[in-house]
Amino acid sequence: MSDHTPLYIQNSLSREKELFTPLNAPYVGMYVCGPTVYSNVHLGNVRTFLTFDIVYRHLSFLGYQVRYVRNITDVGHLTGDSDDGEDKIGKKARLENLEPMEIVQKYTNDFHDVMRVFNIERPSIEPSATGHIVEQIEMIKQIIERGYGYEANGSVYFNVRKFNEDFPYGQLSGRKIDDLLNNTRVLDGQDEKNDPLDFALWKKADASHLMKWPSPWSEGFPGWHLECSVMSTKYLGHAFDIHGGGMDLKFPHHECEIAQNAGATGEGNSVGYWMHGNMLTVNGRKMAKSEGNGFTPDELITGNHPLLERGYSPMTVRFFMLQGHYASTLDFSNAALQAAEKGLDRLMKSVEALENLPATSADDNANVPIEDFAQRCANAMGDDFNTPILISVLFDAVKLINNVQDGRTVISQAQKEALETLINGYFFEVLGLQIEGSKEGEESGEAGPLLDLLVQLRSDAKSNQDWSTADSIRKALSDLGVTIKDGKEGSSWNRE
RNA sequence: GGUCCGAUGGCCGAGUGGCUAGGCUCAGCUCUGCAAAAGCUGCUACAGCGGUUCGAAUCCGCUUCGGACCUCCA
Repeated sequence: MSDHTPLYIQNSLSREKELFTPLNAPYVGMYVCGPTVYSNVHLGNVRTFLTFDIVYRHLSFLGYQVRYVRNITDVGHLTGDSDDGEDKIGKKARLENLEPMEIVQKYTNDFHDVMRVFNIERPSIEPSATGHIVEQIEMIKQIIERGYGYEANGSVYFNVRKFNEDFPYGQLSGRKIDDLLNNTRVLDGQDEKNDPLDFALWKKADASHLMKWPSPWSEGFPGWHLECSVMSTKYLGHAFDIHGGGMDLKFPHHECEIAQNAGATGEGNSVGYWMHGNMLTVNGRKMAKSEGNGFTPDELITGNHPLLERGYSPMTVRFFMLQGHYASTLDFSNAALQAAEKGLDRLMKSVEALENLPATSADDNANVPIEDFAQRCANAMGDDFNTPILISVLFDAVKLINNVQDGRTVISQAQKEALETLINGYFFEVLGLQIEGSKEGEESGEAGPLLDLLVQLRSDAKSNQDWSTADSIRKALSDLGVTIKDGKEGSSWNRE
């Protein structure tokens, strides 16, 4: 690849940091479990998709050609804690008096809007469960043929105990089948199953069910875990490089996926690297709808939520999340958001200043360690996508840029260009940060020239040592949200 | 109850055997007409108790506290 710095990834399956070696470089196949589109996504969901956005961006940055598949779950996800629960989409459709596909469309649109606002890249393929009913039925047939599935009253279940005789079940989540048996609650509506550990591949639908399809077993719908097995196989093959998702999907969802894929093909887990993003917490507790501590991105931006002192911009939130490592829990708080906001502001101003940074034509006195910066950035991302370390290096670059701007350090034209390449690469491409707000001295419409005029009048007053006029102009502009800065090269203004 | 994870300075948050993480806050200083911005300096921490080691925030054991999963969840 374009970069020789090795990439290490923490593999959930081995619980170790492993050197990343794709099956078919320069191609990389990555599958990430997407949202169930029955309600608005909240900030915790955003964190997971941001995590894999970084993985996707960095792999692309390294020169890999990534096929990134992220699904939309639009059927099969049941409410409640038993397999008798209602389909989430179907339930919402009933409550809102809409066609199920209207629900799906509505919340898929919302999801896409949110992803755009946070500058999270689109996947290469975004398949939906309902678009792959035929393939899911086929995989169920394969599983039955291999003896790992059985039919009961028109539903089909996966025989976990039988599977465990041939393959290790529970490896990913570190569970033993006996422990699971001892600790599984006895739930209602499981009489069809041979064993409480078994999970549904196909569910027979009752008359009131809105979403159902014909199958060899009954008119019904696929089990939740099946879609990911089917769609990852269809678009990435049986064996592919990276499978990602939130930590809370490890068990049972991903464990079931592994079992289904192995059960259908007779080959064990064939995902190279399992990655799990950690949870966003509020006051130390996982953000979740059921906890009532979740808020939507829209509430976050407007500040219209009891937990929020005020609104925060999407880039502030993105930056805040990237200041923590994806594998650690991250605790949300207003103080932390405000700290991130200020830090990002300083970083952005520096990035903006880079373009017009004065550079010396000769290399004589310039001795800026750009190579060192580049290596430190590469090392940070190569160590399991350590964005906090990367950001700390970027802040060292901020210090350098400020020093050059204030004339304390000189930089050559070549070094400046190297630095610009570096910042463009890591700030914009890898971290996916964007400059927010209007740039210094720029304004749409007539305000810009008028502001320039006021600043000029104030400068004139200053040269006449008319401090009261100068200060009253500065105060008046400040009240309008425009900050004046006096530098060696004259005064400039900046709208907050 | 079972399994697993975590506890870092005023706050957030990296770091896994010796070497300054970083951001924010606070105080002082430089610059400046005054500010702002920027820079410099300071506040220098690893839950507690034992152990291993020349040396531990980092390894091992115990204790306390917190969290996640075990059921839908990013």
